[in-house]
Amino acid sequence: MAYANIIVDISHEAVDRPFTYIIPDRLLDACHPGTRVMIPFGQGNRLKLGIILEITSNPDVPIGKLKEIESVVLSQDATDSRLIELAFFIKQQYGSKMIDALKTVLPAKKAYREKASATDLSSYEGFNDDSDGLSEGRIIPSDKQQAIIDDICADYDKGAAGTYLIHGITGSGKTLIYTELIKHVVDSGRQAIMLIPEIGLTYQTVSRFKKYFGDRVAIMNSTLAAGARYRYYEQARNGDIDVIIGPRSALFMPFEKLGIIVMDEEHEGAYKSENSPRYHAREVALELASMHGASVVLGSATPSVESYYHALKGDYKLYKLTDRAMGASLPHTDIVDMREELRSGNRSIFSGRLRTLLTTTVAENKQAMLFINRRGYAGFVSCRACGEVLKCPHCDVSLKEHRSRGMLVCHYCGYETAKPKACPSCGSKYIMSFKAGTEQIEEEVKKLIPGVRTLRMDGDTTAKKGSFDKIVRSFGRHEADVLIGTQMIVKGHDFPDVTLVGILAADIGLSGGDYRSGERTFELITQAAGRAGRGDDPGQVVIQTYQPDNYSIVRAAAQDYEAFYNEEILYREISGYPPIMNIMAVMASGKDADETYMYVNSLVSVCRAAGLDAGIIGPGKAGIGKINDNHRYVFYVKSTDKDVLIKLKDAMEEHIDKDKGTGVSGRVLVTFDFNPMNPF
DNA sequence: AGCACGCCGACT
DNA sequence: GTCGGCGTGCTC
Repeated sequence: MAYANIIVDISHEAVDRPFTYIIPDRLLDACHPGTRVMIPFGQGNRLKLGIILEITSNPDVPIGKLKEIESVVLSQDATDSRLIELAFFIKQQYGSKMIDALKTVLPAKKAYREKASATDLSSYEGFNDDSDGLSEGRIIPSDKQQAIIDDICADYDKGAAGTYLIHGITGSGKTLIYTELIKHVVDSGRQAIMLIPEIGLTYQTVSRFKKYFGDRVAIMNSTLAAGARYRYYEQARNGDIDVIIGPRSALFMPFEKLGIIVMDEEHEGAYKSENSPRYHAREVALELASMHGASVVLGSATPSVESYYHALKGDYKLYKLTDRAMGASLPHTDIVDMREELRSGNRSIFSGRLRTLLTTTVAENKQAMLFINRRGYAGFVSCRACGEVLKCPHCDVSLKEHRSRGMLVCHYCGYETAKPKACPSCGSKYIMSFKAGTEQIEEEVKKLIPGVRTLRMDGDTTAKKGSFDKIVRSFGRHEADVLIGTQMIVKGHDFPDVTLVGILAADIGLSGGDYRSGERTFELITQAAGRAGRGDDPGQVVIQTYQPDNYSIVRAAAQDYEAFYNEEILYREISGYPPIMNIMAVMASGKDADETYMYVNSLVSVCRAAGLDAGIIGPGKAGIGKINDNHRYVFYVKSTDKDVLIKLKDAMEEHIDKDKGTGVSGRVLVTFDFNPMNPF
């Protein structure tokens, strides 16, 4: 006997769970996950629309209570069932609850309140993006660009949709290729999704898409409210738009006949969801494309090691754009050994070289950008007498000082406390904040060059909505000489007056110890360096580091991706990391440390008992051992075969399911993360 | 969401 | 007496 777990089409929390129905023999062939069916529901047995989530053979409800599916709805638009199917894929691949997968895929059904909202072109004004190296009005692809366009279009026209990786250095004109490809697809009567990381689009990109597609293109930004997203969803479903541009959630626009998915900056970490389901937009895009027979085009100046590996293996077709358009030359790069600086008596955060260049740059009325690779190392407060670091009482992380408010805050749970006058451990008055952050650099720059105009861009200064754009525009108008910032300044925008880029503490990310740190460091330095000298002046980059021989830094300074990749893939091979092997992180968290630790051990036993070919590392305390008073324990499972990991995940889910009602399941929460980007 | 059950006020 | 108010609870 076959049964179906069905979500009833009633938008209410109380029925937001699957109900089991008997599949009558006559409907057996027509019922699949995603199929829409009519079912008798409630006391009155009123016929309701339902969507099949999964087919099972053993229901967990007494069979006597079950009713039969009445009929299968032959829905005209397969779009929603496709999304259900995609939600099912996400649930299976990433180990989330179905309802969480559905909530990820289906928009919140909220009324859209009409506002003047964010797709307005005027909000992108004031800065330039010359990523095609072509002046406005003369948008003709180069021979190199045209060859790539023709090649992909030829496959598409043959019905042989494939996956493509365009490795194109900054300024090599990838955007033009995207627009031409999307135009080709739209002209053929199909639709397109263009994914961008969670950063604002540049003015020229938006204006070009508007020029090509008019009001048939919709642009989502990351701050888009649920209501506006629902409006786009309806427009896509009604066939009112052909192109959607947006962050990873743009994947879930219900297009009838999707023809192409473009993923710009495909290496970006923002494509991986940070909460359950922890899906990777690239993997979901590939699945969605295969459902539609659509093409996938990935593009990056610094492709992810995964994608480049697949391209070299022949899974993806690889194209290279190695020339900067207009023949602009690469910047001159210096690697400064900060150990050397210290030995010669320089204890400041600036090397002599950077100091000199900063002064002359500002004197020549040019602009400079200073980038600090700050990954939670700065801003903590410690006692100079005993070394005590002030920590959050609820989380296993140090508190950060907000200088403007004189408060200490926890970035994980939001806990706030006034900065104490004395060390809580030894009572010493000498407690200091360790500021290697943007604020300290700003102070140092002002000390070095009196009267210099600076702008600061970090998590604090861009917390307010729209302030990111404001700072970018102000710097673009040359209202400041030096822009100081974290990760966020290296992405997106180009400023023609910038001739100097300084990268402070380039190696800070390398000590993180996770297997992606080399890749991340290479990306950041390459991109930061790419900001220098976009005009006639080739520009100057200074990379300050304590590890001047590290291959990520050396290769990034030389802008040599292939050399970096060859060393990196060797390391991944030797150490057994993705893409050679797959990793599943399993994290259990709960208020009771002992109970949580015991539970994570029971999950390890489940994996061992399965007898599959996989290695287990751990369990141990998570990197952040406590968040919000929840103790976190983690272990890792490694296998060359991702399906083995999914099987083990399924076995653990079954084990967790069996524990329902014992109380443990309510007190200990288990989360899975496949090929994690940020370790637990 | 719907629909039933259920326990108190004013009405043909 | 009972008609009906909508509070609470369940729907495979």
